[in-house]
Amino acid sequence: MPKNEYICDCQAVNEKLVEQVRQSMPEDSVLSRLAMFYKIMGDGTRCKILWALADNELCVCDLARLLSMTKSSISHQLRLLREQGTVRCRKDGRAVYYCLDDDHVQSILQTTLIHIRHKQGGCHEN
Amino acid sequence: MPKNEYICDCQAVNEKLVEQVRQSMPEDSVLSRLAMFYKIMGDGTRCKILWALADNELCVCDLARLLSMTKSSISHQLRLLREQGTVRCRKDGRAVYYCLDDDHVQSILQTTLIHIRHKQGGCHEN
DNA sequence: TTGACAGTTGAATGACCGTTCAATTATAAT
DNA sequence: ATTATAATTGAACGGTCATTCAACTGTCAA
Repeated sequence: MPKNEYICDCQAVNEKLVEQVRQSMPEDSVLSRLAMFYKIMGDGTRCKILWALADNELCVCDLARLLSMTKSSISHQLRLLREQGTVRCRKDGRAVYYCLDDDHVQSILQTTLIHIRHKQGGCHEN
Repeated sequence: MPKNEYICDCQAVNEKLVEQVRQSMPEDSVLSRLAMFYKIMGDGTRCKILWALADNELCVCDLARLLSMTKSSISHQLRLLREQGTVRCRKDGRAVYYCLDDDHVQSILQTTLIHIRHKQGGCHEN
């Protein structure tokens, strides 16, 4: 009566190692926030918005023009980015200007860009 | 007859600035790869897999046990990670051991973790 | 105060995606 | 050879999510 059956469909498990790895991982709440952060970044439109704001503060109209999209669509995406604290906004008359909330975001974007460019030239055996 | 109408539903556009920002952005192909990379990272299961592999090489059974999921589900996710070059695998008998493909990934995970932890303590006015 | 427009919002639609399930391949042991 | 099982795969199901559309708010100008 393998107790493994109660948890997953596997027998070939290195129990000790699994336990060690479990200890080394960030707690669940942190992991969900991490996944959520990446999920928000993981959309073409939002990525473009972030890279645009990395260069300059822009209003919704500017972004709509830049990406050839409607204000509504841009606004919906900005709301997600805002709720997660990735971008910040400032009102000026009728316009609302957006910018990146802090330097971490820019740093993450840069690091990932380097990774992407590195992979591009690399070899993919699998 | 505003030519703006042909592109988006905006009039209040800083044309010069938009053009400048457009020049500063990475090319479209790079941006899609970036978004795709984040999208792959942006799932709870895959995030956990990556953090586990950041500590140790593990086989599919180990991962299934660690996350209390089926081998099938884990395998599907590993395929995505493999196709993107985020993880690498090595066969040993019946088992297949997975590890992170390079140090960039670990560095990106760490940087993002710091960002998350920083945000947690910070203030969220919006 | 009326019209124009920047921006937001909620509902609806259609596409995408994670998990499950069943079937299959490959390897090891008897 | 036969059995057991690690791992992969494809189809299907159900939920999630980006965009669209229409309605609305707030601000500026005449």
